[in-house]
Amino acid sequence: MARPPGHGPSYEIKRQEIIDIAAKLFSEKGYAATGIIEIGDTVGLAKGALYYYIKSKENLLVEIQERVLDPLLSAAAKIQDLDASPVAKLRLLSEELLTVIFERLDHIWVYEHDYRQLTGDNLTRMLARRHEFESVVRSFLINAMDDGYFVQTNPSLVVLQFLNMHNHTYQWVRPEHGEWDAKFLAKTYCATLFTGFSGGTCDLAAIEAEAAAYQG
Amino acid sequence: MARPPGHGPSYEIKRQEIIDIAAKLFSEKGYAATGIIEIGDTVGLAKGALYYYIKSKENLLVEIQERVLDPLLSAAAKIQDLDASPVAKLRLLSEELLTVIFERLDHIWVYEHDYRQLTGDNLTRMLARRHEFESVVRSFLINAMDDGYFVQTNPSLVVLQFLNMHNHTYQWVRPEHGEWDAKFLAKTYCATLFTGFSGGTCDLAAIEAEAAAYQG
DNA sequence: GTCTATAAAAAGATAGAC
DNA sequence: GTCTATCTTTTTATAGAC
Repeated sequence: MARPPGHGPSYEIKRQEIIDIAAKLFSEKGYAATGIIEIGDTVGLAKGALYYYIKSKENLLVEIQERVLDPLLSAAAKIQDLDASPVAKLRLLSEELLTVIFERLDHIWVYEHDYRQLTGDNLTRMLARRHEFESVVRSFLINAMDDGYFVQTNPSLVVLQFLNMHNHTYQWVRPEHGEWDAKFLAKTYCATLFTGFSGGTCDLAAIEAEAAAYQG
Repeated sequence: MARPPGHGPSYEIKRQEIIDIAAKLFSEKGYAATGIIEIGDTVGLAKGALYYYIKSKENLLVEIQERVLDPLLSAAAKIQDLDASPVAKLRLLSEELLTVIFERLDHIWVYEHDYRQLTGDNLTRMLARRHEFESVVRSFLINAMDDGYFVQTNPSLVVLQFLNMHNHTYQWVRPEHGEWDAKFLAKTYCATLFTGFSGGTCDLAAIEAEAAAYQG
């Protein structure tokens, strides 16, 4: 995170480039199956030089996780503070989540597959941040039920359906095809989920209009 | 699969037990991060004895994948042959899929995470079988649209929502808690999805009744 | 059938030359 | 900053004794 003292700005630039490449390789072969030498080869550095920039292999994994969680949690906090209906907030969060998935697809593969390979404090901290995000989703969904938008049911069950729908997208989406983007998928997912959660009584057009008003 | 000639029936029993244990360990630590020695230790065999039962580490992975795909594809084929409405077929397939997830949760972790570590023919064959299953889902959903149960849209988009909802369940479900079972989750998922896909016009009770009639 | 011993390769990480 | 050389451990897999 904070770079060692005595390094110029090019140090941090190269460090970020190394994390980029690690994320790409980890996403393709898995964290455990990717060697440090392979990362070095792809960056264009021998092992010794690579360790000048990184602390350890696990630390690369930590930074990749944070590149996912940072934008996710900051988006969640911003939406939480809006004076919008809970369904509009869910619609905005859906799009933010899918935006991260589209923009950092390789990071998401690592985020979804390899977080359990973290150890000690790294694992504890990362799990806490994951739960933090899920809590925001949960609060929006509970508010939507309490305000009469959705039928009252077990909140956990609704949270998990919402997350299932979004969090499995990384397995098949192809951002480079340009066929679908985050906004379109958010609209589609929310149409299905909100209609289902409300028993068909949801005014989708109104929700889209309200969400759009907050996107400027 | 076919056991080497000259072995008694206890050979195959122990072989299956080794695959059980491998699936458990792979699901907890990941395929690449689990060593052959660790598997031997858990089984209670030294490395040499272990290789008397297995061909290679990758072969263990192949067998685990097949333990998931075999019941999935045979269930899909059976449902396909029923003289039922496409929505009832989807409801039945949903329950079968969730049944496999509940009964072989450790296998599913490996199935979802580590299939890309297969090489050569193993990878090709396994990908083909995965696509086979998805084709069945696709055909049911297209039939449901053509028969007027669901609103007409891009089939791929409907398939992927259906699969997202189901295939991410392994991440959070806890069969040992007994709180939810496959039938309950299938009912819940299908209620959300079918209401969403139909725009709220679906008769859920009728679908449940029709599906139940086929379950004896 | 199960073991120990051994290969032969590759892993993560460090030291020190340049 | 980057390299090579080295350390230490671990990996999958085999050979051969018992």
